[in-house]
Amino acid sequence: MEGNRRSARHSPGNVTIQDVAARAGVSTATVSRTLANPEVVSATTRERVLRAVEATGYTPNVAARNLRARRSMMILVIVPNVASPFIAEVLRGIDDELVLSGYDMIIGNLDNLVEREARYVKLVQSGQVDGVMITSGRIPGDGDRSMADLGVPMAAVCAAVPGLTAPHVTVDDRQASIDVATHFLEFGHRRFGYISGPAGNVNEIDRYDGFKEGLRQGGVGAKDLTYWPGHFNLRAGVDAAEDFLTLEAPPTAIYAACDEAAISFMKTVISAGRRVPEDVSVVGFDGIDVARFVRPTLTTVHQPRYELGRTGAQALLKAIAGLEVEEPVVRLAAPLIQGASSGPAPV
Amino acid sequence: MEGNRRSARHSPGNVTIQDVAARAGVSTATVSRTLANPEVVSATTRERVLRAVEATGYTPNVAARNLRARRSMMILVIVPNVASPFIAEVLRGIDDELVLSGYDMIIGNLDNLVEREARYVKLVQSGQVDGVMITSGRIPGDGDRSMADLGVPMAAVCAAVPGLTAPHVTVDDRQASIDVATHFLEFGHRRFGYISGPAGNVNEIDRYDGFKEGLRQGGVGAKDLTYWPGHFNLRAGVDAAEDFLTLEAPPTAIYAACDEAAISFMKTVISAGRRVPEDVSVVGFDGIDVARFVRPTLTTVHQPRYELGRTGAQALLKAIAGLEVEEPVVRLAAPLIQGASSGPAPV
DNA sequence: TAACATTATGTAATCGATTACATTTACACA
DNA sequence: TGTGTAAATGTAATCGATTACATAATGTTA
Repeated sequence: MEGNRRSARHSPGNVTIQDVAARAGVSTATVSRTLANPEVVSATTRERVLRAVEATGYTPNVAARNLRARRSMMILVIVPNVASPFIAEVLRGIDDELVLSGYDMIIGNLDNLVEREARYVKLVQSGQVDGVMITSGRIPGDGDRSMADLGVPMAAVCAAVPGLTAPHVTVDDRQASIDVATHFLEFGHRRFGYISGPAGNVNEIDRYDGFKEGLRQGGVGAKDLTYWPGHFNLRAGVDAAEDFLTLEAPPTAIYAACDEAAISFMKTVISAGRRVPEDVSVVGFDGIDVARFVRPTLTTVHQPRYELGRTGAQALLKAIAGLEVEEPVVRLAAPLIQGASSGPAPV
Repeated sequence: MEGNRRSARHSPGNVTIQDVAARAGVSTATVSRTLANPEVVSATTRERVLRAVEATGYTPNVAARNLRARRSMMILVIVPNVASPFIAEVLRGIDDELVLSGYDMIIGNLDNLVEREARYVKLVQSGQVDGVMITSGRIPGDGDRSMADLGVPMAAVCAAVPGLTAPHVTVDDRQASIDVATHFLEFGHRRFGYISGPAGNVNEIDRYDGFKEGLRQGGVGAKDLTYWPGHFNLRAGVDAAEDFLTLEAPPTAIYAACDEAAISFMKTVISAGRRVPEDVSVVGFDGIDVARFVRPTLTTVHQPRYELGRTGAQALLKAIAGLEVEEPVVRLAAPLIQGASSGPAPV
């Protein structure tokens, strides 16, 4: 004997299919069938079983069902940082899609720390999730194993993950960044600054490359581009601004790899007496909501965040269902939204 | 026969404790013991089992373990809206605490829709989570059942949930709002505006009540307080501002129930030619990161968001462990952070 | 009405790990 | 060498739902 079943645990565990079967005077198989395939049981039995279900308040135990069915109805969503306003809206899109198919979402928050990946590799390996959604731009791993080797269905959003042969839904960071460069060049700018995202991040690489490429097409070389290292956060803009303010002949056009950095850059240089966009133009990336409510309104590359999440989740669900994903790589449009933070170069 | 075990599913499910036992030439019980209580098996056997585990790459199936143990090591976190910058930081705190005890987090996103609660009542009832963290200010229910009747351990953060007898970790919204009123009164303001959160929300109620109370203490009555309905979002500030701009003798001090509304209010009235704080003072609530980077810097009630999450998670873990929670209600300090958006009343 | 096809239900194996209890083995001491 | 105790391992029940297969009940047709 291992202790009384009706003790300890909270109510959900209390009423089992056995209880319902006993009460209805049928076998557990019949109860199960009544709930899963009502049409195969006779009307009278069905009636009786449903009444017993009602009376007992029975809800199937999901651990048992999942053990049998070898699935969990859970999706692991790997995010670089839950606290980022960019990712939050992506999560909404993912969740809205998953709920339609009855899946729930486990958040794997890396907090920008690679060593946190190991925890989620283990989670996947122990069979706790049916699929993995990657928003972090890299395949999680733990020293030896990579999550890709575990054979679990995956999909990536927001960033093209190197080496991952799974559906991708992203924007074209590179092309969008070329557009930013063009935007600046059309306004006559000749000296540029770039506030970087985290080193090695695929989005960062594409954005920086694209920006350099766009400038190069306009005849601008490396010596007219100041690079400030940073991360996808507010701090990056402050750091860059502090350096910017010390320069003799500062850039007149600044491209930040994320809106937060652009916003904090603007704030810092304006507080120091510079004018945006008269003295310096600023463009961000992401199109977070608040970008429309800073002064001046931020010019930014608008990512369709909700759609990215939603479309990515659709792809993942297809992969889980074993369907061929007809479009393994989807690139959504990321238009440059003109705000008031960018304009003609000072004369 | 139900089909070959080695087929279909992805690798995690493939290698079971049986395989390890067979390879090591012992029983499954011994394998299990080696992993759970290494000291009870002999050194030689332990060695042999561990080698077999290594060779096969065995990871225990969590569904099976949970079924047996009657637990899931999952916590459901109910959030009103994943995309809110306020909640994101709370989630970080919760997650950081949970990870220490080996729990993972399922996000129950309500998207501010009451009807979405039913889904999570079901999730809890089916025994899929060991505890519930509520950040939405109300006990989720679905018509007849309330989640509180399910007997699952719960805790609430960010908002005191009416009718919930479970640990709470919040700030004192009411007192903080009295402080805001006092702040305005000391600056000589006599006409006030309040941008509301969602009707019925407990935080909203406390904030509005506190503000009115603070004003009353300063001899200000209802006729000098303009109320604008809204939600915890950017839209609310725009709507309020549009009405504000039509007023003959507009308030000179505006209190917004959330930072987003405060920020968008400022932006809108400044764009219309008003000056902040010379013409109108603005104070927000929450202390989201970006509040320090708008112009003027926002004066706001700073909630210790990360700490709220972290402390709340601690309380929940204690409740799950069956420990008495010595402090069922914890109120963290929420200081008013003076920014540049509030100042003396215009003369 | 006998023979057979349908339909409805029950029995028991199964998913994979854990653990109470039973059994075996090793070792100490008389 | 026999007995008793401790240590190590094995056997099988258990968690709760699902489902292949077996069996029983009902209906149909010649």
